[in-house]
Amino acid sequence: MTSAATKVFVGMSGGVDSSLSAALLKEQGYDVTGVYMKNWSQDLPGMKCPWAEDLADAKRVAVQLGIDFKVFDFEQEYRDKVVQYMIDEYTIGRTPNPDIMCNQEVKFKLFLETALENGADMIATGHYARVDNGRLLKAKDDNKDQTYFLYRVTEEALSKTLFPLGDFRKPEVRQMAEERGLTTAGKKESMGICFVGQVGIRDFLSQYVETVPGDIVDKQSQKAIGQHDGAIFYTLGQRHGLNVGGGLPYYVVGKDMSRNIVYVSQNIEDESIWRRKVTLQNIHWIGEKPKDDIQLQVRIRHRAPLVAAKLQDRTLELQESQRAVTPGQSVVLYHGDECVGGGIVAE
RNA sequence: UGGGGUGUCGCCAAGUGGUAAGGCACCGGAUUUUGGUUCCGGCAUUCGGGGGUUCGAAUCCCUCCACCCCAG
Repeated sequence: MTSAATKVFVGMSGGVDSSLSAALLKEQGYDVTGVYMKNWSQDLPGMKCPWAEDLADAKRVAVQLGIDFKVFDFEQEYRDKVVQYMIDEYTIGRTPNPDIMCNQEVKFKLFLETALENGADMIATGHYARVDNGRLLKAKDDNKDQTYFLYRVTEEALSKTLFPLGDFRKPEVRQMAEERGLTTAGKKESMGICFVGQVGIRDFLSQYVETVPGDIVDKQSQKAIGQHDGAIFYTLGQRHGLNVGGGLPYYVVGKDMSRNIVYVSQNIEDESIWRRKVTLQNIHWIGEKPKDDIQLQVRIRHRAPLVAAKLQDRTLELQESQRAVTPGQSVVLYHGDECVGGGIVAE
């Protein structure tokens, strides 16, 4: 199928990346339709939800490019699949990654399905990643690579996906957006939970979860040295927001949800935040599962350096111990440039 | 009640006559499509109170107050 005959629905968030993606696809001759996914529109304390603005920006770019434009309303599903998951995880003391869930459930599933139903042949997004025959590859721009957030996408979805920015570096993207006069060219990098915007996780969770104050206990002395306003707000390795000080910085080294205690330590070497063995759950492979014992490289968090590791069954053995490997967070596995899958840190 | 010790930013903590280091916390910013991390900047006209000595004191003297420890 030639590109002219290929109908591509591009997810347009109103940011520079997806704007340029749409522009590039159009230039490449695809039959492009821009789609704004409305996943969240609620205002939150201290922050107005930017959805209306984002939608306006996306629409503006679509008009500018002369492409069709649609809005898909996924609020209900986003709430059920992403927000609820996030709340559930936090409630039991874990630290989830909602954006990975968003990609798995919404962008590369619901959006893809809906696009296909609406006549699309493929979808595209502004992610920095590359696809080759249903395989997910790291972006050319190592600094912006977003495959970490995409490891739970299926091979089928990837085979119908285009990532127009995968071969570009961020500064080039910005420049190309400017050259094309895209109105979103100068827009700031979006941060925070995808679609929800710049809200503190704390404020967000407070809306949905009842929390009870409890003790912050120094693991070394076993003494309560402060109070927290809800253990769910704290995560392994965290330093700020504890309101306890004196001497060296305190880091969160553990939580006891049943007793509502947050454990902290001034010992940076504390064994409970340095790990070499990690047990994974909900492992997902994009293609076939690689053979046991194969040398992989893993990423413990977005933008973390890759570490060599081997996976045996569900146990990952890292070559170097990693700091703050946190239950609920994802470990993503790479084989060379290929992102082969990953799993979620258990316990 | 005797004897000893201590009292510097919310917390740790330098500073013993020359005009208040540093760290933590906190606040602001940068970085980052999760949480978190990291980075940069801000943060005591004032040293428990009151007197005094001195050109000049957190630093010396007097006195009061508070807390701690050891004796009883």
